[in-house]
Amino acid sequence: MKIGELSQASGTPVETIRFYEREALLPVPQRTESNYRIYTPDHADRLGFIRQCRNLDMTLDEVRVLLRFKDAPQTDCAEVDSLLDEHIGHVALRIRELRRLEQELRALRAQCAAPHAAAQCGILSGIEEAAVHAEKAPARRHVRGAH
Amino acid sequence: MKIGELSQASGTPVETIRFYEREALLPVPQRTESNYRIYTPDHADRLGFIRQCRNLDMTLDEVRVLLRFKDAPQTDCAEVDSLLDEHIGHVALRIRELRRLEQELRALRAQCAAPHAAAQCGILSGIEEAAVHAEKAPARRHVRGAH
DNA sequence: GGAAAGCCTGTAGTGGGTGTAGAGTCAAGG
DNA sequence: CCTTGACTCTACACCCACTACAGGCTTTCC
Repeated sequence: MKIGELSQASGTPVETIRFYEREALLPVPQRTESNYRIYTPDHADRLGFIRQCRNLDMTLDEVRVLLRFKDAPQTDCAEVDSLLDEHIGHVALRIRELRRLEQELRALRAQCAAPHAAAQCGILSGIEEAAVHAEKAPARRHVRGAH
Repeated sequence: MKIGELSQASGTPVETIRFYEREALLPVPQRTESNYRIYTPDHADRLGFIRQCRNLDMTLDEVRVLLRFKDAPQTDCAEVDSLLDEHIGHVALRIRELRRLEQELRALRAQCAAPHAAAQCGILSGIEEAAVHAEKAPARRHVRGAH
């Protein structure tokens, strides 16, 4: 099948498929005489696997590890287990961070019940206040935030 | 104070301070004869505000809106309120997404109780299985993920 | 006085794509 | 046969919020 069909079938933008090829996540497909990429069901399966991993919020490097095991079925899969354990840890950590963040934001929001002049806005002054007392070493994060 | 002192005082890397200046988040400071930036306490306050907003996981565009209100104290702050409400919404949404993700990952992890050959690994086959049944239109996300 | 630390500008890279320009290819309709 | 429009190709710039150089000044410390 051509790249547009694979795109349709997998719900993946055409550009992204070509990007995965450049990143060596997908093997280089054959070409027609007119230089069009021609994909096999194997390509579609592999792309599906990659997209599913991305849905599970893995990095492409994590996906690369899993693909390596798919390509070497004799290998012991202990590393797969620990990769997943670590990834679950990252997600759980990010959830805790975001929950704390949500509490802070709600507390801040409560500072301004009704609109008035910005000079008296409890939200703006609340941020300033917090900045003064803030710790100087912010936590590094591994999991993406909220945007 | 010089940029290194401001960096120390605010816990912000020097490069980031210069980056904020380029982005017009911080006003251009005066210079010494030898072209060193000299910051005032006002700069430090403003930088603290920006960093606090970033700790609250706001984008720089959101920070720009808040700074605009700080700079125009007569303005009605209704937009500040709704900005915060929206931001809280994004965070809450991301928490829900990550919770669902964590459940999926734990279910997947349970597929492989003990290490064995990758060919029989329940995790790898679980991902493949899920890929086959996956929806084609993935949800777009606004809040960062887990890495 | 000489080394180390700090500062300057400018540029490139990060991750995971997205969007564009400019050109070639292909199938259907007139 | 010709045109139109959809599809594909390559190559490159852009997104965010930094971060990390390289190469050259200035200041500080011993």
